[in-house]
Amino acid sequence: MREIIVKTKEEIKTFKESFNFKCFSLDTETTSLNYSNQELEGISLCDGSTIVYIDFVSINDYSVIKDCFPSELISSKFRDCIVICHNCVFDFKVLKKYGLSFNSAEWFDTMVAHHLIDENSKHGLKELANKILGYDIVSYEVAKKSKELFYKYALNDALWTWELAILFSKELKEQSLEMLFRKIEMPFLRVIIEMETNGFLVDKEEIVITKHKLRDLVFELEKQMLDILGEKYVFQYTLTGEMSIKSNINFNSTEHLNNILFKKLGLQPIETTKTGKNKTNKKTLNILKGKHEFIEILEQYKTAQKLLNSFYETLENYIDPDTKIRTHFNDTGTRTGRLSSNSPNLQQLPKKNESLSIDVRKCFIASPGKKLIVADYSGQELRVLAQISNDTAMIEAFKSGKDFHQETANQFGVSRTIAKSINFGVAYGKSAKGFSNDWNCTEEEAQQFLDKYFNSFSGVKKSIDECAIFLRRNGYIKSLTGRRRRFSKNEKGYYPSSAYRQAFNFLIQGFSADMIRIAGIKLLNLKHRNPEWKMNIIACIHDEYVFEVTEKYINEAKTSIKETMESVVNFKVPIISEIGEGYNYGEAK
DNA sequence: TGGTTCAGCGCC
DNA sequence: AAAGGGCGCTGAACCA
Repeated sequence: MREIIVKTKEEIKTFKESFNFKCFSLDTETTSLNYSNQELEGISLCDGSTIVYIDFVSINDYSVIKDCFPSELISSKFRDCIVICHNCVFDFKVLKKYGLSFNSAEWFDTMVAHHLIDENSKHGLKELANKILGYDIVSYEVAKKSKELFYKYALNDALWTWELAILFSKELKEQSLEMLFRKIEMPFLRVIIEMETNGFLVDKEEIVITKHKLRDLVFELEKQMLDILGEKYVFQYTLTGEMSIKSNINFNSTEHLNNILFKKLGLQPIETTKTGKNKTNKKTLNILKGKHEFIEILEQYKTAQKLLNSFYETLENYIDPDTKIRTHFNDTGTRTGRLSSNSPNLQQLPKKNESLSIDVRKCFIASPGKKLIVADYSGQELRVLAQISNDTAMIEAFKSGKDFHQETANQFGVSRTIAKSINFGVAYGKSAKGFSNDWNCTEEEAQQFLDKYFNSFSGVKKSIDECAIFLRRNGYIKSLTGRRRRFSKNEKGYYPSSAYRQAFNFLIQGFSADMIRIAGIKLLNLKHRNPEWKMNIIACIHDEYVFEVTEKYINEAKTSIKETMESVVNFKVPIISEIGEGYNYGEAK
């Protein structure tokens, strides 16, 4: 393999003459992993016979980036070219900052490919190069110590990506994953880039005000608890001038809570953890409530502390200079094919807390002149369950357009809440024992109810059984889009019961995840067809998208978004998208 | 000091 | 024997 290091503008011309841009791998080196302040250091490329590293630190002129590629490739005329990256989202986000995109090319992401091929292991380039290609790995920190080492490191990234692509391309075909990869996964990466570069505007002032309100509340509740327990404490001032309490008790410690609840207050333990200690969780406190005035204050304290520590104290650290939060959406983060989100995790923002009247979602707002639109699939997973099990009764229930949980409730003569819990429970593989705990009845009674349920929804029962048979025969299960989930036998040679639950749930969750991907691809097209809307896709929360659109076009956009989302699949059950609007996320939901 | 595990809890 | 799927983040406790 020929190796070329490009350090001058002239050398760019030279390498281009002999490089094959029809199909090549690409990797970028940057100064930082953080989108807002990262700068490009270099680009490595590999076409199978040559590896090139273009050192922009040496060239010291970013205006020549476009000269590194044939103009047809970046001007969207060159339609039969393949660009391979390990984590396209990262590299293309960086290049986008320098005005470079490969929108006309076909993308091949080796990280995403590996996730489809082996969802149970890690997908880092270094891990794969070592495990699959057998290369020795040098860490980034070590490579950074000398220029020569760093060049080698950068060249290797492009080489390994190239070699992995050759292997994975074959593997995707063999496992019938190619359509899913090319028609859903690769186009969807553009949606992730759209969301991650747009970011979500936040109301800094709202965050700060509520943060102080919560700090005061936590302080007050802590004082009350110490008073009730008769514990000594003193006041302290932090460096920022906030008052705090110093005592021998830490109410965040499960050990301390164990001592207080079950020794000092003499309350009866409810459950134990797997390491044998008494649980001090929400469920326990709920059962103990009423036995002692301390419990209710502790519950409030836990709620306030959680909001404070997990959200209000940390959200500020993620705010970019333009007052936007840019979450990472991880396409390869789950075994089921769902997206995950981190830094911060937008998929776990608390709903409004009525008793404290605190709404984290209120801090996430629309850009000036725009309004947020939130669109979610109504009962997505249950509709998918009805479809994949082809259950006549369930399909009819959805077709009627009535409230599905209420219909179930009427049919079995139970409350809506109970009906809802069984509908979801079944999709998760919950057992009679599990239901009996929830409903406060015997296991036999729960079993009788389950039998009745499966008698009515016999298609569901049948598909659960078929799923188990398929798993036992093949060691994996595959969804309607061809996505697979593989399972391992335990040391005794059979699949644990959890595998059967996970397998069946995967059929629902995995398909739903691809359904939201297809919707995203179509929604991005909708955006491009209507530039005057200035529509941005901002976030994806499992069965929901968040957008911002110029106010004037809100109604038009809402109608189109709803239509787009409802037409992604052709199912026997209707697919319904519910749309809301507002100036902040709490209001729009 | 920095890493891991555990318990707990937020969301879909 | 356990007994509902999927995540990420927090602080405490523990360990080297």
